[in-house]
Amino acid sequence: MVNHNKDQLNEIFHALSDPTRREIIHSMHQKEKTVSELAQPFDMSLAAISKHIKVLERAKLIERSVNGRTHLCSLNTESLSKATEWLQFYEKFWSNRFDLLEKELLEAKKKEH
Amino acid sequence: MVNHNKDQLNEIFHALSDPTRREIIHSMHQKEKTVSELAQPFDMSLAAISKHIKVLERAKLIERSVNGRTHLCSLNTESLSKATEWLQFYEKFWSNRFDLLEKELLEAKKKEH
DNA sequence: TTTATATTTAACCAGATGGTTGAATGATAA
DNA sequence: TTATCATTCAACCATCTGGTTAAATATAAA
Repeated sequence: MVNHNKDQLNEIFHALSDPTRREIIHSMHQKEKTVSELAQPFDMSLAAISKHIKVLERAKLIERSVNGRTHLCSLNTESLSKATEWLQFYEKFWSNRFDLLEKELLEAKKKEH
Repeated sequence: MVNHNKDQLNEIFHALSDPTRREIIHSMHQKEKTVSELAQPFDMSLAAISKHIKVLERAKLIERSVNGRTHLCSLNTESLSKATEWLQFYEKFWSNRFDLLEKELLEAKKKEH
């Protein structure tokens, strides 16, 4: 139970670490796409793209609706949000650190006078 | 030139895809830590942690300042920001999509009357 | 100088990853 | 029915990954 989140983050970040998969995500950011539409821009076998899509699917970054012999893929931003949430925790922490630093600097200036 | 960004995203997301590395990031989110401090919570050799740290360093997620025989590691949030920026583009696009849908729905309701 | 400490490096290994090709599946079109 | 089309599956392969242990390096302490 506890590790679901951790495992999903592993899968999300791993899925995003491949440029082909990021391009796949990009090419469906406005509209759902079939597997062959997604494969078209790449100089790579359909089987390879099929695997990439499965990796994205396991990370729940995309969803697939089977329609006859064609599969329509669409983005699922929930997983994207999970990743950004993780990241922003540390970004915020850091900017807070700088805010604090700035305050201390101001305090120091006040004391000068 | 063009691919620097792409390659760095590969490295950032790859670095983040490992739970040990995410914990390392977590354990230095308030304060810089030495390599052995970072290694302490893990049931793993120092050599392994040393490798993890190098992966984080290559992704520019952390910086290291060598001080005598100890190395101090600190977070570098610039890389974190690069990752969130990439992610948020797609998140935004999607929420815009829903906003649009909502507007259309409202228009449709108006026309009903 | 000798010894201890902090860290990296090198060599190795099992398993994962990202690609290939060729065959299988399953739905549509002729 | 028979082709054809969209997609996956299986077997294979080279390379990468995440770990190990043992030795090397470099600084600090006795």
